[in-house]
Amino acid sequence: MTERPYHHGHLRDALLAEAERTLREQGAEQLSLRDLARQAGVSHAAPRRHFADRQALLDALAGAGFARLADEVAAAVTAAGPDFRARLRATGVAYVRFATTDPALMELMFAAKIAGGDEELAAGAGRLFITVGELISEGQRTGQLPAGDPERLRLLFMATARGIAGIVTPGQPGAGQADGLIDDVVALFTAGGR
Amino acid sequence: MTERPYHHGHLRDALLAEAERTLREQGAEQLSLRDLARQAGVSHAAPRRHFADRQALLDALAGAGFARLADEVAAAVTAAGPDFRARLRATGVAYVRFATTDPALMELMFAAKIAGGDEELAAGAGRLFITVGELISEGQRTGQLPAGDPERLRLLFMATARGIAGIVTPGQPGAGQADGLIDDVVALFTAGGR
DNA sequence: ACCTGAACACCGTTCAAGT
DNA sequence: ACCTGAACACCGTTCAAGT
Repeated sequence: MTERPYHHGHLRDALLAEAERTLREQGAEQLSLRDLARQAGVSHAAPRRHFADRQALLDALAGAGFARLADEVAAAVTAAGPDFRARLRATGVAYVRFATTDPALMELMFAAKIAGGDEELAAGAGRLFITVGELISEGQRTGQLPAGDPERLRLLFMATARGIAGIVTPGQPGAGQADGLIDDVVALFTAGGR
Repeated sequence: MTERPYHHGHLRDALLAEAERTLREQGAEQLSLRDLARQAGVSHAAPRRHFADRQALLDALAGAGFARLADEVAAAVTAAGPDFRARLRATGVAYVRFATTDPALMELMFAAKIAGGDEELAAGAGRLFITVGELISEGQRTGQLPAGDPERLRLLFMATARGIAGIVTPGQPGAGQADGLIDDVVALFTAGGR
């Protein structure tokens, strides 16, 4: 290996990748800019060029998290096939799986100040909203979800899925039952249709 | 006013009260043991006698929060009168009101490691579980909620209410619609009954 | 344009000592 | 039993200076 060059080259990405790992393994509390800098082999002041402050790094993580969850939901919906209830269930299960794998990131995302904050964060959250929103509209179009304001129904479904995903954190009573609760939610939502 | 005595007398309570206020006004991030000690007029090491570390203080806050939410839910259910749907709605609205008044505390409570952690925390959470659990059982007894495992239905309702309460934080899209979403939840849950 | 090094004002936690 | 004061090992943030 050669000497580390003065310019890191991928510092922003390196910091984000390491931060994501620390967040997953240790939680948000343990996330320190100085520590990330140390692990990237740069001075403690270097991250400042890429993140205005600690909150900016957290917002970037949340934004990337939303984008990833949107992708995973979209993939799960596609993989679930044409049956609407299966597609709705797949969405909920994708939430739960995400929260299981990355509880601290999930918390960060849904506690983040989305409106009027970081641009990347709003964009990531927007992608998730649109992805879920399309599915909700599909259900209403085919009569498998109750009629009414689609935005409101989307909001209700996302809040519910997030609430269920919230119980998978270790130390929460009822973790492990989350997938079953998603089944119940799908039954409740689709029972009101047609 | 006399000289401050060497022994504070109510230090634990004073720290908790001040911490609750700071949590409400500034969020959990801003909560510092040294700052609380300063505001109580004691040395920075004094809180150690009452809270083993910062996390212990946060757990105590979460425990008290759960106890208070349980009280507020119980009061709201009573005030709602005999109609079951009104009682269920009152429970959800109490969640939303609590989250509106104290978003940071709500987050702290539901992110807290309930099992195997602080005793007071588990006790407070337990009170809320029991309070909501009794209402759910009532609804099943009177046929206004779907039959099935009451623990599971309680878990589902609490997760849903928590998810909806989670959107009232400023910066979340859809805050302000929370009470309406509670109405929708009540309709969904009770539609499955009898 | 990107990074360093020193400096400032904080933290949480520990522990011998005081009342 | 409860609190103090000094000490230790950290933070985030700022800024002149270096490459």
